[in-house]
Amino acid sequence: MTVDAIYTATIQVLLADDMNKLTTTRVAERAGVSVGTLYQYFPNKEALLYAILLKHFEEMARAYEEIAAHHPPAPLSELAACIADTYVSVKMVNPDATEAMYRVAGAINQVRMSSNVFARIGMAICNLLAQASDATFKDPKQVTFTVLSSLAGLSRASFGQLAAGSDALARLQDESRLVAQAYLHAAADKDA
Amino acid sequence: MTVDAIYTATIQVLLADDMNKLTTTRVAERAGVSVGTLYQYFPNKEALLYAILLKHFEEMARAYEEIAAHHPPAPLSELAACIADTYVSVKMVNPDATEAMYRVAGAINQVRMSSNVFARIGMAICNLLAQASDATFKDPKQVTFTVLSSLAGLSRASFGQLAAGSDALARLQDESRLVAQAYLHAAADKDA
DNA sequence: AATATATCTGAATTATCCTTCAGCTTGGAA
DNA sequence: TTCCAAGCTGAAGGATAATTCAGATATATT
Repeated sequence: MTVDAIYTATIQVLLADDMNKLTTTRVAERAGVSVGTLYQYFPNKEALLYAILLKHFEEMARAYEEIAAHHPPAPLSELAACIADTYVSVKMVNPDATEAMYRVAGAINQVRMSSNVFARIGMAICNLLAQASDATFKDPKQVTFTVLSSLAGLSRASFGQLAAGSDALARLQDESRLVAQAYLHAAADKDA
Repeated sequence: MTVDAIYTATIQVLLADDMNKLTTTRVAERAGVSVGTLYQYFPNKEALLYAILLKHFEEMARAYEEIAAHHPPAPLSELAACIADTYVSVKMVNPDATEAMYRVAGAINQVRMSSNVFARIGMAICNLLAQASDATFKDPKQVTFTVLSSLAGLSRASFGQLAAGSDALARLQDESRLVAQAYLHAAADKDA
């Protein structure tokens, strides 16, 4: 419960200013607790940031795994739309959190992100692609990497436009589908 | 000349550690000058980071403007490849610089990036798209936004894999072309 | 050589920040 | 009521960083 308060406080502080203004004291007081409390749940500031990033990626992984586990065989177009929609909808659940993620992302060394979330996401999407009833892929991992990266870029840019009075977010879902479908069709070996 | 040394020093420091370790003193000593000198060229640390980002984006803008100015009418496939290649090649000129950019990007408030580089890049690509001999676009600005964002995402992810022994960078150009061509064809109103 | 101009130096100042820990509060168990 | 455990507090310690400025150095001009 306290931990949750700290999570949301971190996001708010991150949105109010940039990374440089994110101090443990500020987060704590925004969460309505004292610094000491924060340090009872996180050994240091870096750990807090890692935890938040991880939480976010894990939601993404859960979403894809859930869908991959249940999705019946379908035409590639449908799968592509599904991949795009899942990505967008996870990001949309909490736009503030999403934008906050983008602010931390570069500040900490993701290489040291020793966790298998990325692998889980990749695997789930690979599994989804295997359900295509009208196509196969020579190198599914590469294809997965490219779709995901493109969707990520599109999403990041769209959220970045939030402050400016742009309607980029409104078009995000349509454009994501278009990108996913177009690329996947181009990358597939079609049968039928 | 001193300024150049500071630029490259900043990139090196950024690569060695993350944003949190980027201090003006460290940059200065890496550049072989004193902190005081650094402050003669940049009013503060933030200005230094802005300047570096701007420089990078300006190279991108120059590249696209140059191409857009000279490119004759051509089939959409060729233009798409051209758009992708330009993006990738600018990033490849100096991979270190590129990776460094990705580390600063989130840390500073890009909204306050009061400059027209982004507009210049968008306009150049719009002009390129207008050269398509076999297609037109209903909303060229939206299309430009999406291609650019997707390419950015793909590029960012590929450079991120640099540390891991992945060959993502080797495939970056091919995948970028594929994404650009597939999406642009899907988004276009074809004539002929 | 003497003067002027431009550039560089780096210790000192000032301002935060991260982190710790001795003690406080609270709610329930004995 | 008394004691205990779990969680909370926030001032203080220790460290580091951004920025300044009085003076050194170097280059060019007269």
